[in-house]
Amino acid sequence: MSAPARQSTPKGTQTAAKVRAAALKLFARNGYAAVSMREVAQNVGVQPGALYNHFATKQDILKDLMLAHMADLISAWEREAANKSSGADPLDTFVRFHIRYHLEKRDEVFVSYMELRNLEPDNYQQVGAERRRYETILTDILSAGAKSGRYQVKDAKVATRAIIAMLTGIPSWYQPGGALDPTEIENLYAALVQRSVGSAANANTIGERVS
Amino acid sequence: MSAPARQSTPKGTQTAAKVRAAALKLFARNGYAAVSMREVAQNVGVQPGALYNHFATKQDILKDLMLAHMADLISAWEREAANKSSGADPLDTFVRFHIRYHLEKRDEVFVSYMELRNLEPDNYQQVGAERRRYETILTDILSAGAKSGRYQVKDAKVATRAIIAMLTGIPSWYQPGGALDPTEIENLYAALVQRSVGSAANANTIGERVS
DNA sequence: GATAAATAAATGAACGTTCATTCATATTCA
DNA sequence: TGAATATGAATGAACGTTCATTTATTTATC
Repeated sequence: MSAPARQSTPKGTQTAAKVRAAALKLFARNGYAAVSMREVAQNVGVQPGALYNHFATKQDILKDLMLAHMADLISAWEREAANKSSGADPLDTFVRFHIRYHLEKRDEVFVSYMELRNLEPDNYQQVGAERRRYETILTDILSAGAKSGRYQVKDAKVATRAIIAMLTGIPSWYQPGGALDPTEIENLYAALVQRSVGSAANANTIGERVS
Repeated sequence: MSAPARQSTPKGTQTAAKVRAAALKLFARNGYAAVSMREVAQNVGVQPGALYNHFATKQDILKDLMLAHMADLISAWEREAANKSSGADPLDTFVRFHIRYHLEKRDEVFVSYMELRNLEPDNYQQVGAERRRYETILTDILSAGAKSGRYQVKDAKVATRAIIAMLTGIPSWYQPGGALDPTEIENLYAALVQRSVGSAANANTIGERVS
């Protein structure tokens, strides 16, 4: 009898995915340098040597995680931007997207900006390029808004860095079940950002719309 | 003839200071976990064993650096606040102080917030307490401003974290000799912060005062 | 002020452990 | 049968730390 279509084993990727998941969790919790391949293997439920059937080196796991994160972040934004009605304020859309994404993928985000220094030069370049690609999204929004007179931004690049730093700091203190839920955080930060770029009317609207 | 006052050897602290300086530089550049005691010793110009005459463990060096940084940061603020005329806007004073200090002591700052995870629990507690003490300074400024109606801040604690994250991100992209000098950065960020808390009039004044 | 005793700091080799990675062999699966 | 994957032991290097010993410096004594 033909095998009962047991889900057709999606590729040899099954164990590699477990390795990624275990490494991500451990790197996020203890830092890349402090995590041993033995620990990763134990979390996967396998002997250390088996890891090398899926990744050539420990560094390759880190590179894989970081590049995958950047690709996912950028494509998630592209979906978000495509689905938004053209009437929505793009800065508001971006801020809320960034916060939501960063609170959903805490480990990926944390590893991706804490472990930059542990990337070998070549991998560092690659990740840095993706990072700049993402930041350019916000810079373009701010530049367009400044040109149209909607925002008062003297230097769109500086404002980009300021806003991204502000938003990216959120996961470092956010606790699920804490005093603020993600939507409240979105509202507070959206108001702060709108005002910071001189869009006061918008800030009030947005700041209140949840009350 | 009496020895020519050869500077009276200021204490046994001389080498310990060199250890601190070397460890700070190396931890900032490569990360605590990636730096070996042998590297530190080599940078001091001494054999590895000699380090243990000054610090009991590698962890003790990190703890020492981080606590010293927090103490220095807080006492620098206290001097700053004491010397300011009472007419100055306290938020503006704080923002400019924070930026200036963080650009001057880049290594200390970088180590102090990147290596938190490498502190053993007891040391982590101590450093965390100092950190909260510093953040409270800004929270108090914002709360007072909100009460007086000068600022529109819905949640002073959230605004504190947002502003500090925004400012603390500066050293990660600032380059001495780059397009912006520290004073220009101060001005741009002071404007962003003032506006973010709804103090628009102030933002304009400050944003322009350098042009 | 010289000399001896006491203290502090540095040496250089070694300790036991852990690290990332390799590899011959076995197992699993298509 | 052949290819992919896992095992488990081994490799050599690097790690933080220790320690008996030597070298410098400070303190006490005359």
